[in-house]
Amino acid sequence: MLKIGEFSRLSHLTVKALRFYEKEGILLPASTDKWTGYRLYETAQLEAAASVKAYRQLGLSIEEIRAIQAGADVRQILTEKAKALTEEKRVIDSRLSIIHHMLEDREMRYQVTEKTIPEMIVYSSETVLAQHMDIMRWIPSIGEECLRLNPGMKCADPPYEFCEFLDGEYRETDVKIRHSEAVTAAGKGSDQIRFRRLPAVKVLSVFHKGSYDRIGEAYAFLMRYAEQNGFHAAGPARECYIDGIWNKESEEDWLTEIQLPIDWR
Amino acid sequence: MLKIGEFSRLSHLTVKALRFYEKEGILLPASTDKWTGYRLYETAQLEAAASVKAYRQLGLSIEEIRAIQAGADVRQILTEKAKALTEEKRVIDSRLSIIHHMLEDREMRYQVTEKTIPEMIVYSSETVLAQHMDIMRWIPSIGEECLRLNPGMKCADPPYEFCEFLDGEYRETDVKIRHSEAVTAAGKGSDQIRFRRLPAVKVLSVFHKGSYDRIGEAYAFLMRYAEQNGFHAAGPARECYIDGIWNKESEEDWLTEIQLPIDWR
DNA sequence: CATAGGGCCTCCCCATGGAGGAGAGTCAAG
DNA sequence: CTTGACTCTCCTCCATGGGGAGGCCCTATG
Repeated sequence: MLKIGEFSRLSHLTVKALRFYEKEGILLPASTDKWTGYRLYETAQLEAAASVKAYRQLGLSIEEIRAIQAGADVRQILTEKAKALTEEKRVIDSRLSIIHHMLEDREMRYQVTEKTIPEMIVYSSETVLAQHMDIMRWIPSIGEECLRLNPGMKCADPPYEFCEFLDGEYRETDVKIRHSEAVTAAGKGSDQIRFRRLPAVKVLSVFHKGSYDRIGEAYAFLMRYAEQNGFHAAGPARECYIDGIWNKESEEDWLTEIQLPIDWR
Repeated sequence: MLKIGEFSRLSHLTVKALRFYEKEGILLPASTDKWTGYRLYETAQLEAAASVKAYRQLGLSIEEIRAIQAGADVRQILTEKAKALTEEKRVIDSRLSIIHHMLEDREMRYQVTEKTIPEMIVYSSETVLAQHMDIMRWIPSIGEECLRLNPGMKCADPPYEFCEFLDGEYRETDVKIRHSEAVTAAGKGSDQIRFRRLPAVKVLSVFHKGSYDRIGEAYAFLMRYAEQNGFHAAGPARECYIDGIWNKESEEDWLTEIQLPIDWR
């Protein structure tokens, strides 16, 4: 009979771990001295200890080891574990890719995050603007028209409103543009305005701070980021207006989010 | 000014997370209502929130994000993180390899664990035995001789004693064998017996239960395991005797550990 | 025989990054 | 005024032990 310290040295498990494994019921001492409370192990238990240790080294949880000892299908548990490990690895690869991308970027002005935009109902309208700068005059006019068509219409909370640029390429003039705004329920459309259900989508997002004249850099960054890290665009980017001329005096305080829909998986 | 729920929906961070980030000092609300205690955020803080979110998605700890905000070198932290992730990936690959190896094995009789055997002093002696079975007569005789040469010599605690089979191949007769036993201090050697310092070594270990006639299977398993999972043997395997004829009546209770030294890294 | 030191016992706190919930105050709409 | 939706703080929980306090047990040594 071995005291816990001796068994610890033979099994290469710490005393703390041995006591913990007893509490969890996956490695019980052969006996316990009723007077002193000392745990007593036998050399034959080294095999069981090695088994527990082997499973722990594979990353199995105490719960899983307990299940195996209770007669669960080892193969199935190992197969599931392999699947989980493969998924973990995929996450790590993705993070490594992103970190390397960030390290290559000199200024690190932009930070990309991944979000899920839930399903929603929007009204949309398209037009061609002579100049990019005309957006901020055009948007309010659509809102007014929509409200005239649908009195009592309510915008979603939180508000969500964005523009997509439908030209394949970037252009300064004659910009084809679509504006959408989320609402609580569908309403009546018109020549100009169409209601539709926008499905949930996963997006990559960056925030652009400052006036719009350098927003092209944010787009360029986001596109390069997606390409280099294995994301695949699932539609045109959305430009969401958060702070702007309507609530901030200084152009420096303007804040715009660019969301690039990516494949749901 | 936005209440926490509104900011939560805009930033895609949970209310719980926002409160937690305030407590940790990495994302403070713009102000707090002194009367009600309500946290109040501004839209401009969405950028900071996105930054925190981006770093969390990369797996940076709160501590690391705090360091970055305090002006630490982002590049250095990201580089370290990349190193840590690469290491994690290496571990996962190793585990996956082992799991696949286990799934291929039909019976799963053996479990391999990895241990580190510390540096120690042993006395060793070599011989050629006519039959494998003679081991258990030979070993005690060396022990006696060594004790005669070095009265007062003490074996290490925990005891550690093993045989290595020095023939390149497996053989039944004329077995070249080396026996070693750990002691507390070097002593006087002889023609037969030599003291030496055994360096620390990492080993793969399996336990074999039962009589010695099927121990070859354990060796075969261990060797195949090492080969298939990318370990490289760093010396002959060690056969450690734990339970045997000297303390267990029944052959079924005999317990032997086989340790295969592997490259330290 | 007395004491010292090492081993062992139980019990409690700690880490990560929030999630979940209790109990109570706040706010806006009907 | 009531109701329901938010918000506040404070507590516990997850997994796997590590670290340490306070106290008992055993053995060796002076």
